[in-house]
Amino acid sequence: MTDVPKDVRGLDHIDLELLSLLRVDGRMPNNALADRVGIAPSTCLTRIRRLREIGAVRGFHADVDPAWIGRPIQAMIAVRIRPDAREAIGRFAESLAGIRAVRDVYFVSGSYDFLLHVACADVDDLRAVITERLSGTGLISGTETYLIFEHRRGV
Amino acid sequence: MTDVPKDVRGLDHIDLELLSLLRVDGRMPNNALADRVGIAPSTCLTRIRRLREIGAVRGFHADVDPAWIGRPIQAMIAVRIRPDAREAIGRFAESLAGIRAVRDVYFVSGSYDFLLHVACADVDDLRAVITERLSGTGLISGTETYLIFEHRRGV
DNA sequence: GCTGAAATTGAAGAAAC
DNA sequence: GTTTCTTCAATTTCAGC
Repeated sequence: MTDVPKDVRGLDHIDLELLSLLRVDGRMPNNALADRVGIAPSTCLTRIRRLREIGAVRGFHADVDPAWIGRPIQAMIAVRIRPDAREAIGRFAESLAGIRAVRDVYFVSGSYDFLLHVACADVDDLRAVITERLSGTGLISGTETYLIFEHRRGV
Repeated sequence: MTDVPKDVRGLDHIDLELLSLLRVDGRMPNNALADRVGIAPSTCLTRIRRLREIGAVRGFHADVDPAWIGRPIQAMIAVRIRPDAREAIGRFAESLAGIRAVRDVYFVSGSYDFLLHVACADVDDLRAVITERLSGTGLISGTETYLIFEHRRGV
């Protein structure tokens, strides 16, 4: 049920293996990658380029511990938009990505409209984000804040 | 309020710049990095190695679109542990990371105990995760599922 | 600590199979 | 798609500052 599929949207099992390897180590050298999946380095190179072009790989990022960049307080903030402010949702959503504390924006359906993963310098900073940047806009009908103790990546 | 601090836990502004650059592009070559922050490539190398050793950089990962690996259905599942099962929380948490659908586990405080970011093949798969892997354990007193329409990374 | 030069290694493209 | 070859760029080490 939760296994890796054999073939997806034109990607063969080698592509899927490459994606899996790069998800674990985004800096694995092309040579090593080619070796691991059993193809030639040049072929591996063109495959990875293709994976980037089609959008299967959206980018490569360092996983930086927020605590080390002065943002030890993390939270997930569930945000509900006022029913009469739905048309402003687009611009508002854009503005969210501009808040430095925001690490992820999830557009969801459920009892809230957005989930924001934020990393803040301290509790005052977190409160400022919620009261000034969210509630302060007048577009929000409710928020719920989950303080994050720990965040683990999956396999 | 949400600005980058000048100095944090022994990291100077150059370290913070490096972290910022690598967060955006985890594959930026060492030469380019050194150039951008105004230090020699060899110095840059030792700094980045140190950033990894101290844990400021936890790793480098490709950002793979779940839809391309056969998991187009994403959700955030809020999970509440039964009060009388708190001591089993550790082993349960470990088992979560082993579920292939799970991309992130957030340990939180609030009206739930965990938030799970999952990516599933289809709605049946999602239901299986919730009913079999979560509720089915008998450790859970409640879940709430937010279907994710879109996920954007912050700056 | 940082630098600059030297050596090693990897990336990327071309040609032929 | 693979292999080999070739060129160029990046990584890494190290003596010296």
